[in-house]
Amino acid sequence: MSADPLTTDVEFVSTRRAEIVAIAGELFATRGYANTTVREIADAAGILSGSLYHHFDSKESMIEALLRDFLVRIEGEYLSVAAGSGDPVTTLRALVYVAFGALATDRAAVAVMLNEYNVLVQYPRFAFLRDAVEATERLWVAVLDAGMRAGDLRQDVPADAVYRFLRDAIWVSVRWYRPEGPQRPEDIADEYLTVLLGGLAMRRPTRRSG
Amino acid sequence: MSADPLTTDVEFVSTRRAEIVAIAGELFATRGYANTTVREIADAAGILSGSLYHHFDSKESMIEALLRDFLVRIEGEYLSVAAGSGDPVTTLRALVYVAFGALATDRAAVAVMLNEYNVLVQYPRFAFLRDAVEATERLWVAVLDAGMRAGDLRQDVPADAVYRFLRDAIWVSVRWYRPEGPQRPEDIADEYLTVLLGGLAMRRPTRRSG
DNA sequence: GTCTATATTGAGATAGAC
DNA sequence: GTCTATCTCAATATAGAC
Repeated sequence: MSADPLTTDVEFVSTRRAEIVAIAGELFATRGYANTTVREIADAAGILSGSLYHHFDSKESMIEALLRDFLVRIEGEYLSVAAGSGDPVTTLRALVYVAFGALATDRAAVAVMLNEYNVLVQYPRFAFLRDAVEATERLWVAVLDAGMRAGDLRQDVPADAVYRFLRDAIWVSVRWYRPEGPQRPEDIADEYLTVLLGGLAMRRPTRRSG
Repeated sequence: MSADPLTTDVEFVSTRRAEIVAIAGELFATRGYANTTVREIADAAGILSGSLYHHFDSKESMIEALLRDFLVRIEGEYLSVAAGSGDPVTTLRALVYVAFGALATDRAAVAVMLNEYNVLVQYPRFAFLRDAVEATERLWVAVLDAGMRAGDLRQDVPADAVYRFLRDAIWVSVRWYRPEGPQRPEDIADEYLTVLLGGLAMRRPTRRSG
């Protein structure tokens, strides 16, 4: 209520909101969005269900806040990596690190994105999900294309096909990744990059009938 | 009701049931299980919602039938491939073909398995899902292990880590695979095997700080 | 910012006629 | 095997007091 902009409590207000988003996100991630009730969210937050509507006008607004915030942040990370001056393979490695890193920092949002994307994107309200996914795809595919043109990456599989395979393998790992486990996200990224870049075969794979 | 086993109409009875399972499966795959109402299923089947309960005692029974049937069939395919006498790499290639082949023959079941597994497996009724997933993992990992011991596959990444990466990349492709598109499942399998076995890099990947 | 109390809707499921 | 009719419950959301 102060007229002094330096003392506005916008951040403080949004803290409680952010807490609730995080709590709801955990529930959405484990039980699924449709199976999570606003009462469960309120219970987990230590308040009653009606009180949630002081912070959000609907359950949809909670998942929207969760995903918008996550997508803005990871898009920023991708952009800053892509703006770096490394060669394409170095940039690709850095992108993979960022993606696996999100497993630790944004586990719930990644899981929700993975599990609910296909359903949510059918509604106009969540069209921003498709925009974010397509922008990210363009960025990664450009890096893969650059690597192919430079002769660093194989050219006999289309860049967008490669991208889909690696994107899927990375994001779905949120299903089995355990933050308390022995492997850090970087360890998983290293294992994945080893297989992705070096290939699984020790010799050129045998093609059928010459 | 005939006493003659040759004239039992078990198959005929189950035809209508199987039709409804397929219809429900399509809806579960596109809208999500929790978001699909029994009224929508009945509409799509051309009957009223109450009539569904002549065939199933609950909505859960429908998704259970869908997944049990699918898992039994694909497990059978995996087993017959693994029982073959090929070398490990040939067997691995065949397994990948079977998995991608399910995209065409069992698209809905694959999508439902992918989207609902984590939630369903939390209920005792759906413990069979975990059993099936674990049995499949053992089978694939055994093939990968055999390939590593034979010196055909790289040994510096654990077989179970490799398995998770490739399983995820294969199944999640159900999200973007379009049966009416130009690519057959075998084409996608070939692209994936090329990258998986041969690797994306044209030279040995540079390790940081030599 | 939270609570009490409740409106309202839509879901899964049932019983019995045809 | 399907329809008519309806039960029952749980879910999202609201209104106003504190």
